[in-house]
Amino acid sequence: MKNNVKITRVKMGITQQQLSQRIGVTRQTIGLIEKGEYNPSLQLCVSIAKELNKTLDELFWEVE
Amino acid sequence: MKNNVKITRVKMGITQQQLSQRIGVTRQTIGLIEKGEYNPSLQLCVSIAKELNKTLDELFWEVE
DNA sequence: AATGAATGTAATATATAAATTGCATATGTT
DNA sequence: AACATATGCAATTTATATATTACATTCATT
Repeated sequence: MKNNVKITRVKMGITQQQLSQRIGVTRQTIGLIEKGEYNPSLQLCVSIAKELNKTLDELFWEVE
Repeated sequence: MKNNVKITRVKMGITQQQLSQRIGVTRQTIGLIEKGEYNPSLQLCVSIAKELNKTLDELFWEVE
């Protein structure tokens, strides 16, 4: 599940730690999602998108 | 997790059974997702969207 | 060189998505 | 009325997302 989470988060200037805390998951979960070897739940995807000011499509739709 | 799956599927004229078979999940899983009391995985959301010729945002982003 | 912050990663435990089976109901068709 | 199709729903099982804990590595800073 490749996605644009990492590039978006870095551009925003926040750490995995900060993003995970704002969303309410662990840093490891964010790390695994960014790595792309993960199949997160829809709710989590929505939480990430809102925190990064993006939509689902921008982060997760037909990436690469 | 309210969404537009049911209305889109019905408009398309296919049954839960047909959609589930094309995607490779059970009819019950589709039923629960349509009901909105479910938190499906990203992969499954993508599969549904492609089968219904929609994007993630159209089916799952800020519905209602 | 030493320290701390950010990240990668791995093992195990827990929560929950999804499968499986089964039955009920509603609706249409013969 | 009998039958078939589509859907709702509930109980149990299985697979996997996520938490927890822990340690290693990289890089910037002092």
